[in-house]
Amino acid sequence: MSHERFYRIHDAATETGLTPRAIRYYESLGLLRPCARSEGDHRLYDASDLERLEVIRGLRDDAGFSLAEIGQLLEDEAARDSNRAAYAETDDPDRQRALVADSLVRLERRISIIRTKVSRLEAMARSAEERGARARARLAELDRGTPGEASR
Amino acid sequence: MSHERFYRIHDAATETGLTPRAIRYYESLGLLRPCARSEGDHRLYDASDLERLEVIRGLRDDAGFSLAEIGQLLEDEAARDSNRAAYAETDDPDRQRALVADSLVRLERRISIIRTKVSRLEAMARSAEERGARARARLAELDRGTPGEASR
DNA sequence: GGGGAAGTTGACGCTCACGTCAAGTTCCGC
DNA sequence: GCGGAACTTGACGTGAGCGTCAACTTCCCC
Repeated sequence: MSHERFYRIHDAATETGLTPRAIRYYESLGLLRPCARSEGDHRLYDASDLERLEVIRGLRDDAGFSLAEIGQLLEDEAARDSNRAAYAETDDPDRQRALVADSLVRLERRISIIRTKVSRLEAMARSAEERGARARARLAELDRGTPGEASR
Repeated sequence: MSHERFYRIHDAATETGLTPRAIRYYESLGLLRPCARSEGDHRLYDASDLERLEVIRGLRDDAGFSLAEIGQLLEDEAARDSNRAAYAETDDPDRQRALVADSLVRLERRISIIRTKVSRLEAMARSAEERGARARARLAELDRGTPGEASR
């Protein structure tokens, strides 16, 4: 654990499929902590920073969220973490209930957004796959020499 | 069938959740046909135009495709349609095979892109749902008065 | 310890996806 | 047939998400 591998910005960028410029930009938007800095103020990233960068990239590329929305999502995560911490430090059941309920609301908002996207994408994928299956069947027919002129 | 309902651009916009400006912009990019025009050159849209606009909106919002990518997807659809037409008008099996194979390639490219997004979004959704389930369980415990301090 | 590669903070530039104004034309209800 | 709302094209403006250049500093290998 003592040998915490550090990455400079260029390495962190190639490692995550981003660019140094993008990483600095994300930092300027508050998506990343100022992480660590070298003696001469060079940015240094560790494994968990890289994970965070990959999460950001996934949310951007796969889910298509804007950086502002990603900021919200990451804030929600942080809020839930702090809720967990606060939960552990109180014995008041009402306070605990409120904390858990807050986390739950944040999660469910997130889930419904993602589920909407998933179901619509699923529909697109399935319709494309159906047509693909038909095309493959047609090809097989042609390979067997079956005319198949019957349909339409 | 004779009473083809027509929409002016503002109605088409509100109907599809877009704006008149966006629709004109999409037209300028070639995502829509010049549809129909009134006597005095006002744009007129029918039901199928609205469908197409909704498809564009879905690809933009749900799949997060750029308008250029959407143009590619729609072009692919058009190409597959024209392949089907050409397929019906030739008897040369080699030509038919080539046409179907081209359609299949376009479809599979599309499918793999969508499937990638779906699987990553699925992972995000599932992880959020797991945490949501834990939060709900915690709430239930609190409601029953069970301390639950055992974990961690 | 010297030099070239890589990093730093600005600042400006650029593309995408529209928003917004301007000046003129058309539609349509009374 | 007239007046106001809606439409037309054209031009410029805008915010997001970076790319890129400039001027300077730091890292690191030989």
